[in-house]
Amino acid sequence: MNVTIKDVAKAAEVSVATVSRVINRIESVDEVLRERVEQKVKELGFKPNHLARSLKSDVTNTIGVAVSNISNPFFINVSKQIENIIRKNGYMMLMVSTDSDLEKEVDNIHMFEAKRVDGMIISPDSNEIADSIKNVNCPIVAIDKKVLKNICDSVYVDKEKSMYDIVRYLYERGHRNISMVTGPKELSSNYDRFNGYIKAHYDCGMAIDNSNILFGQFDTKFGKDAFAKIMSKENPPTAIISGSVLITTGFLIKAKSLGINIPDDVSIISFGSLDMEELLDIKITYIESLQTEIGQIAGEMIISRIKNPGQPIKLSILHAEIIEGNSVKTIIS
Amino acid sequence: MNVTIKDVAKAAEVSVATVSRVINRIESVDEVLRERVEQKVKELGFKPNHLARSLKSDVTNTIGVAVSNISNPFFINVSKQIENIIRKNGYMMLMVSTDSDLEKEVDNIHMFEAKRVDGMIISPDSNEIADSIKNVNCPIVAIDKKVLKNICDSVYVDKEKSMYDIVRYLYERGHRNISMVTGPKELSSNYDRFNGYIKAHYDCGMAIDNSNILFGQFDTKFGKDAFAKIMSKENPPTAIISGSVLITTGFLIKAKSLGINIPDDVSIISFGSLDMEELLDIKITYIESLQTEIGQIAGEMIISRIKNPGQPIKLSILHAEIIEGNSVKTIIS
DNA sequence: TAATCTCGGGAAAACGATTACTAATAATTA
DNA sequence: TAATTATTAGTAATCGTTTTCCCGAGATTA
Repeated sequence: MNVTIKDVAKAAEVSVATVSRVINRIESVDEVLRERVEQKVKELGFKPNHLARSLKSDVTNTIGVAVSNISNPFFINVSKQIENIIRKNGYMMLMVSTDSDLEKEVDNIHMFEAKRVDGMIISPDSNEIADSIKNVNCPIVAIDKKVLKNICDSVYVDKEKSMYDIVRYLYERGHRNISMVTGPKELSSNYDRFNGYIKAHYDCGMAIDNSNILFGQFDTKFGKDAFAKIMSKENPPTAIISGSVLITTGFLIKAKSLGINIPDDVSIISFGSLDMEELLDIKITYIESLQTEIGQIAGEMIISRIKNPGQPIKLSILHAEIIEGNSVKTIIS
Repeated sequence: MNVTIKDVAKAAEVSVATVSRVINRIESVDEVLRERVEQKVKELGFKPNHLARSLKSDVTNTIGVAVSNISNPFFINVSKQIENIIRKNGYMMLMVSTDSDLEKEVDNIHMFEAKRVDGMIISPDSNEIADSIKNVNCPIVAIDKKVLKNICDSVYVDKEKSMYDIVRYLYERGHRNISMVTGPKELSSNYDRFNGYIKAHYDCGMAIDNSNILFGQFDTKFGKDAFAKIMSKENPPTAIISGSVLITTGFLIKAKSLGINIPDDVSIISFGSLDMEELLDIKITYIESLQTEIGQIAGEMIISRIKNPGQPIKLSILHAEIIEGNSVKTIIS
């Protein structure tokens, strides 16, 4: 069905080796033959079969990218950057969504191996995946999570540090009753947030009220529900920290419908900023999520490691700044 | 380096054929041998090389997806659906962004062919691509554009019809001075919008003011600039139609900063709805973009055609409804 | 017992490229 | 002129699978 190199060779009355040399731009081919071959390539519409080529050369020019959740704006922006960088370097992106399911994560890695990708970028949701990683023999870059930092190149924001900074930020502004609302407890990044929260409370000498800590989903619905639940407590917090943009969005929607004013009734601070901020009456104070940077660095890391497999493990721990809006009130006591 | 089927065969003291039969779950293998092989597969960590497999079988379980612009929320939502559907059918997504550049579009198609994808989903920005399509011998589904409707399976919203409906909708509410702001003139979908705009004006007996028609980019910045330009005209329109969500966002931002009230000072109607509508004071009247439907149908179409290549060309022209918000004022004259 | 039939498993030919090796010719040198 | 070298193109092995074909052994039948 498809035109092969043999067909071209026959048509141009040369050997397949010569055709191969022509399409791979190897110099030592007579001008006459070269033109005859190029002519036939065009005429027959020959497209070299990359499967065969890759089988022989062990290079696929493909990078596997497995993100936790393709619906999450965070990963969308990250993959956008990745695609951009790797395309410039001649690679294509083989993309899958793992839905934060360990089994799927492992499956995908096997799939990527089977397809002989030249490298993969993954966002490992738990460290159980470490074992599967170890005997993969192609470069791997882990994004957004620190669990693999000793095993492979990683780029992430230290969520524990971020959360710690946020709690201290609120503490300094007089808050003593602070809630945190974030995604599933099982995700390592939420565990990190939790640790930062605890540590900051300890360092600031604040007691911890367990009902102030809510784990759930990274989505708007959970944001709404959690906000309602938290605010209807006997003794509601003066500030709530949201673990993601979608949760923050949920907060705002619920606050609006309940007539709760931000920051007068409760302060809000968010991991990541809202897209259409300019349209809202409020500017949310947030800690940067650095999606662009993560995507870009991940792309560069994988390319760099493919080119130079022997180099030592690279770690890029990004520092996120708190960007002040007007969603946090300073409490004068 | 990698463990091959030969290594397994040697270790299990059987032929490669038997190993192949075991890993492909072909029944006719003795229980004893099967277990011996499975044992060795696990022990050696054998992962079948899909390149070799695909080379032989001509099946890659991969679908190439080329979108105009990976940054555009429209395509993000579409690809999300596509990924979802094809994953359920055992396919992976090879994804690229074409930036609406014809040359890149063609290159990508060649690349997909070279990689022997089992099918591709593309969003053709002009009909010049038709020629390149014709001698591709794998299934193709075109999304969001009608230019290939006679050549391959297509799913799209008829933008001409949508625009026509919108203009009539505005006309019926008393508007006689209507502006349209959309993306690049070169994109077929904008040409369609233009045609619908013209036709509706003609049918309604309205004159056309060329300064009311602005082509530019599908982004927020252009939305802002265009809004400012249009509204500073001698004789500004009573309604503006936005060709995309990003442009609409730009309108709203600029309106806010200029102190222009919607819909009192000018009505707005948009192709596609804003994400965080619940947070805004205004509910934009929009015509559905049907991203979810397009993605889903595209996924199903490609799977269906792969399974049944001979079937006649399928066309899915979606009808988009106008969803009323409160951004359009009825003018009593 | 001999002939036929089943059935499991091995040998080897594909799939479509790349490339090391080799042979033939032309060019250079002694 | 003969010997050596450089250069170009062809032959065939190879990458790691799948799968066709065939063989041999055990089961069945006459």
